[in-house]
Amino acid sequence: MQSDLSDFLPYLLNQAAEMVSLEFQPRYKERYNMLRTEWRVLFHLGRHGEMTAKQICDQAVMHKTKVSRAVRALEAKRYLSRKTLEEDRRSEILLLTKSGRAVFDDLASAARDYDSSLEAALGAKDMARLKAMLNTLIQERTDRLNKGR
Amino acid sequence: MQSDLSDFLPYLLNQAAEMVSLEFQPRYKERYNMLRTEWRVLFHLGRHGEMTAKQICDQAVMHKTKVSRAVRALEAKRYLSRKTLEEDRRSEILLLTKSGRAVFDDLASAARDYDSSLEAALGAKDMARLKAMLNTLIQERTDRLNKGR
DNA sequence: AGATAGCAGTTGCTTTTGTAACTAACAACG
DNA sequence: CGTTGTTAGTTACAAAAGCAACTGCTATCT
Repeated sequence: MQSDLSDFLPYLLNQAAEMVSLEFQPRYKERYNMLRTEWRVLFHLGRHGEMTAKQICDQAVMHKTKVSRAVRALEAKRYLSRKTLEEDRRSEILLLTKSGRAVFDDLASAARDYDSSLEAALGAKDMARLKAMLNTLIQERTDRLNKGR
Repeated sequence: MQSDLSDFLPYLLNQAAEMVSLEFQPRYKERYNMLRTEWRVLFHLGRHGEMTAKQICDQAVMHKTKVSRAVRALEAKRYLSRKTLEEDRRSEILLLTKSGRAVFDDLASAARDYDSSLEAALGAKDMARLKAMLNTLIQERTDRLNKGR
């Protein structure tokens, strides 16, 4: 009953991504009134510490205008602050504020819980394999992209 | 160099889905001036034959207004036609026209090619595993969703 | 039958996203 | 230096998506 559901990978990825995104959405939307883009930027900063908008664009595969607007919104919510990078005054270092960090901690914990529920559905071994494969795919495509310019 | 890229599944899925969608996009956009939603509806109809908009919504995890507008656009392009279902006059059966079928055939072939390029990157075995897991995930979440209403 | 509730699909309005053009800062080359 | 090209980030405008209210049809309950 699953093999007739098409075997076109982009399609499957889209569907799976859409479903889990919709399921997780309430966590950041209802409690903190955040958009998906904002959550992703917050997540990135929480994970990797200080970084510039450009780095987020590249690592998260997000368009720069999306990031720009998400950063502005997070700044308005006082979840992050900027400081101009002195050695290159075009760039801004972004970092979470205290309350931004608190929100991240809360949401990261919700994310872990949600991730666990997915793991329960798939089994720990498959979950690990799935993540590894997705990472491989992302890595490989990122390289391709960077080579081609 | 890949393990620091977060291990939150929704995040990985989103990233992977976004990348492959962007890569494949030119195929339907440049040649046929179609949107992603239109491509997905066309794809669905080509795969599964005649069906109603509601069925597409459910199977493809797409919002009904998205489907409604995609159907209208495809109809305007003469790629599909509708006929009212006589046993329930609220529903409409959607089916591809001859030219819609031709477009589907062309794009499906492009999709197969693209899929092969992904398979080359991952290896045939992993590709099969990946698809199987995604299908499991989708199936499981769909069931959950349907139970919860 | 008549009233009420529910569903398929559409439409108007608002929010979000994408595109392209822009500013300001840097870099390289004569 | 100064001109030309490039990069980080923003913004204005256009396209797409989401939400909620609507139409027209069907089902149920009394």
